[in-house]
Amino acid sequence: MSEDKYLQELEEARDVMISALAQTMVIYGVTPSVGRIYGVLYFSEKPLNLDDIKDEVAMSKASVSNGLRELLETEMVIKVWKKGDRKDHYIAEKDFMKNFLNFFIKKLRQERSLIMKANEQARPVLEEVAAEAEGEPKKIAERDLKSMNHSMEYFDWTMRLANALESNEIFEYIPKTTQEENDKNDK
Amino acid sequence: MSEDKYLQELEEARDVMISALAQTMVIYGVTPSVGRIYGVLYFSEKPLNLDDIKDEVAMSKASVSNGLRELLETEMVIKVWKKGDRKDHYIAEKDFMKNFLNFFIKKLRQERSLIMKANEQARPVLEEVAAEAEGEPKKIAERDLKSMNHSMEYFDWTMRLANALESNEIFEYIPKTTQEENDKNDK
DNA sequence: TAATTTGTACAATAATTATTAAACAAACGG
DNA sequence: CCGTTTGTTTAATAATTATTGTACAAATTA
Repeated sequence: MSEDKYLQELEEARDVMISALAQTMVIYGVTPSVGRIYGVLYFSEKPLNLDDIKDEVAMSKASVSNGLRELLETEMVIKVWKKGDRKDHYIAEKDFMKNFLNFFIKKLRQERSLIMKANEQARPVLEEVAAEAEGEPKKIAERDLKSMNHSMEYFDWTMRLANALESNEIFEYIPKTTQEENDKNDK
Repeated sequence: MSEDKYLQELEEARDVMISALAQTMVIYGVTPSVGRIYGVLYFSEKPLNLDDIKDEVAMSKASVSNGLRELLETEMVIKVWKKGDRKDHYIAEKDFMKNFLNFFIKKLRQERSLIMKANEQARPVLEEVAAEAEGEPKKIAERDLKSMNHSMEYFDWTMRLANALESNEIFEYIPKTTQEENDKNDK
């Protein structure tokens, strides 16, 4: 079989993998186009500049620029400097584990912060009514305060989870490799 | 202060909390409207039927029906039967921890399944080229196979994480309550 | 069985979100 | 400096996604 035929097959295989990669990112709320940008960078053996990427994903310069910003913000892509070239170059952060943890920790913190802000607004009102009112209003206020306190326990837990993820403590409990894999590698 | 004034204040406080709840669900890819349906059910002291919810969130019957289906699928809402009433009634699953775990485990499995399917398609091609070709194609195929194997380690880890979450094993490592809280409750 | 109630499917519309072309600003090289 | 290259902003357009009204089917009652 000719070398060209092989290269063509490889490209098709890559496209399959890039599409799947993009789709998994869609699960987590990323646009398919942005996912494809990441996919292209993931499989590229060298850093790519904006124009390279634009050609690969067949999108406008502006879209690629936007997509890259999003990927840089979540640290899934890193900007690298290339000697003797004015253009910015980009590489994918290939460590899925790191990407996953980054992404996820961010969401947990964001969630908590949103609820905390709302609670700070609502709590004084509820406490006032619980203290001053009687009958139905008092009952409702007390009920809602209880709900609120209960949900705080949840956020307390997610924050401890986030910290365990961030500090890599999680890997003490759920190791990166299983014992079998260690044995295999030790051989 | 009058009882009505208190009730009005309470309602305003609730709206703040419902909005925040809806917004946090938006973080995880749920529509604000669907989030509000959940919020309304979360703060309702009794099961609500479709028409009740429709009035509360000011949406069409069809939209509420769709939204409820989504919430039922992710098990954030439960359908309950109410004696002497033909209408379906709904209550919110209030255990955030349970909701979080359900949601998250689903995503992890979905992610893995997507990538696995793509890999099953791509792997035979890569292996064939790695075995039969020479030079550049062979190098690329080997490189991609290596990437693929490396990513399998990640999915192996996320599956072990998912299992630890599903079996509640995770709470051995990251307890639901801290020691301080236990002390406080023991008093 | 006919009449009514209830929830859902579907096709049309509205709203949101992504994408683009074009104008612009910043950085550089001559 | 002035012209050129590079990447971003912006306002308009395109594509996607959510929402709705209507029609319908299933279940219920009289």
